[in-house]
Amino acid sequence: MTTLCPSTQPAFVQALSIIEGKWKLRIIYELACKEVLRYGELKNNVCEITHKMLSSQLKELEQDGMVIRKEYPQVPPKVEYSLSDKGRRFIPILNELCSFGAEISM
Amino acid sequence: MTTLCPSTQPAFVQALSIIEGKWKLRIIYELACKEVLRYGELKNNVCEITHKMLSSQLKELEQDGMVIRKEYPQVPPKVEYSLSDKGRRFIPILNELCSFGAEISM
DNA sequence: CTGCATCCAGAAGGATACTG
DNA sequence: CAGTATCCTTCTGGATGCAG
Repeated sequence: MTTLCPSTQPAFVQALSIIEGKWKLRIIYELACKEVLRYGELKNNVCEITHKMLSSQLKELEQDGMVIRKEYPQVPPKVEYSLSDKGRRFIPILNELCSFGAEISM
Repeated sequence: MTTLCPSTQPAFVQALSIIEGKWKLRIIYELACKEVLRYGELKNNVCEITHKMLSSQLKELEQDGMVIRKEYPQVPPKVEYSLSDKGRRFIPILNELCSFGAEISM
């Protein structure tokens, strides 16, 4: 495949709207690797991300239906995040990105 | 495929470093559709992008080896942009993004 | 532990003018 | 036509502190 069909543009823009945001792809990647992660684990795994960005980006991903937030009524609180079905449909893109990254590193 | 191998992270981060920037994916997408575009055509196709953003993002893509800039010594000037070999290796990712966008629109 | 509120620096973005 | 430069406004992102 060397070109794209221009008619795909609406779908493309739609997809972009979900991953726009500096940290979205990193968060989705981590959840794709580990399936379920607590808030603090995400914070540690996504290096350099700040508190504020993690919570705001997670909230957007949740609103977009990409991520599922499961809260346990405990003290201290425990919240687990995982990819939704929709979020898992994104995994092939992550695989392609990894392949691309590996190719250009050689 | 339901999970990712964590060892892919370096490649993943490498790939992200190239597409970070609000307009990079849009620009690459247009060049993947049309193969060759003049500066003004890109400006028209990537809706909403400003003069300033287009030139700066194109310069970064060129420095990253994703895009080839061909300048014709004419008056008035003519400059054509196209994807490099490296840039064309990115096309599978665009296809996956389009598929994803199409799926979630249904 | 998880998440929100606040303040602030820096980046993004718009408009305009200028050059070869 | 294809940029660069400048000024200004808006908004994103970072640091910190507070709360349940």
